[in-house]
Amino acid sequence: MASPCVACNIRETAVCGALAPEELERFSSIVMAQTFEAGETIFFEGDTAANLYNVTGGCVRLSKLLPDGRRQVTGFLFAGDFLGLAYVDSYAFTAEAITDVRVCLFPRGRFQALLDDFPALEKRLLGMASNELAAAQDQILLLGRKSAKEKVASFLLNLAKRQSATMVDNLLHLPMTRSDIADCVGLTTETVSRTFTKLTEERLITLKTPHEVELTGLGDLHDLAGDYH
Amino acid sequence: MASPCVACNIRETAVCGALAPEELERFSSIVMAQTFEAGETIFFEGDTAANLYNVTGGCVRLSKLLPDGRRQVTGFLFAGDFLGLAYVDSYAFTAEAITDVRVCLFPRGRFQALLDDFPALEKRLLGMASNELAAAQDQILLLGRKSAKEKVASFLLNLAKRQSATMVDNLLHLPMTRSDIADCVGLTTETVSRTFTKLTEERLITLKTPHEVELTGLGDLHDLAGDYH
DNA sequence: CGGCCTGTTGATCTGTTTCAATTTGGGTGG
DNA sequence: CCACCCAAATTGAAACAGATCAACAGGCCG
Repeated sequence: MASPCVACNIRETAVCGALAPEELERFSSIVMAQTFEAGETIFFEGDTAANLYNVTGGCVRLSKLLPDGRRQVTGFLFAGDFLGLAYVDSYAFTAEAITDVRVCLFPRGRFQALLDDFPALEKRLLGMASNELAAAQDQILLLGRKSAKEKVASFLLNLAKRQSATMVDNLLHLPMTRSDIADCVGLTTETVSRTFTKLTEERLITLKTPHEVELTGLGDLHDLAGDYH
Repeated sequence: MASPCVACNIRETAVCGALAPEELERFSSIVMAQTFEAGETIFFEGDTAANLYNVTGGCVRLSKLLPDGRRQVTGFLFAGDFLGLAYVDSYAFTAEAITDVRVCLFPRGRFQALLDDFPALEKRLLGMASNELAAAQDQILLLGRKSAKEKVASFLLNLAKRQSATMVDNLLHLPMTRSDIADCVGLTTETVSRTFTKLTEERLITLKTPHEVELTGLGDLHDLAGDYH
């Protein structure tokens, strides 16, 4: 029987894309499919980093807490995204399912053993880490130097870019709450909400529902976000 | 004649630490030592990522600009730090020498060829990328959720941690200007300066000179920074 | 000696937060 | 299927942290 990975529709974009079909056999032997319901925690910041994950469906929220409870959302993961690069023996953030989520789980030890045999896999990981590092620095620029309006515009465009494969008519789905967005871009829920209404008044976006945004005015949004074209 | 790398005093902490003495021979053949004077630019954001660097002396400032000139400093590099992990065909930030700087330069193409022959090197890079990713997320938490005082305290402690090997009597040297610090932690020069005086009044720090800080009150600083002990 | 850059301090202003009150909408049970 | 309930979202008013504008002090270099 062939490896189930062969039929995986996100294989191309995921880590596994680094492997030839015949190598997938060995690879899939260490994989375990797993599901989480909306609201479940996948792991906590500080937990021993025992597993790596590949998200195959749904949306995962990554976050860190300060001792007094202030929260920073460090990212959202979607199908195809890899989870577990940022660790120093223990996880650097908490990962929670904000919708029902499907993942492939790899025990770290066995995964690392695979790296020795498949250098292409290690190259892929390094490339992914490089991309994540660049993305993290964009987020650092956003948090350190952008205004509320610029932050929200950038946030929406980031999501849009990642959903571009499945997006139609510039209609963007926001699985997360306003408070998730706020904790991601360093604002409060109220400010995020107010900024959405301002952007609506200026016709840069249209809120179909609180979780469905149409990006009218893409050009202006990019200008606001400070993107170089 | 033996490779000059053999005698390098930061080899243990740098990328090259992944290599056995006999491998260093091959490694050092692609390395070029280079120096930059204070104020010189090593490369610009957007430049084709042609080289990788290992900082062997001095302090390098990494920064990104918004189209209107607002600046975000994404980090400072010191001896032993690696430069060039975060790229997507072109550099994601500008790198400038803020003191006289010494580096080892590796042409990217040849460096990547080495990776194929020395998997230990690739492992090392992946580990370093992991650490940088975790550090970037700490910075994201700082920028998104910490107050001015907390930001400055965290900044000082971060520097102290990285200089811990060479630091005596909790005396911390700050090679960068107030404005560099401000652009790093998302504040203005004025606020950074005022925060330094406040921390001084509260006896958490003592400014020997504007660029020499003694960290009295380490415990309180850690509490302020929100570090878990 | 003079000019300039860096740092510090003061006064005022403003974007965002905080506190508070509604409104909306999705999910559930009758 | 609808009414109810509660969390999420929106909106308004007031407060505040940090930014901005401005003046000045100190150190360094030409």
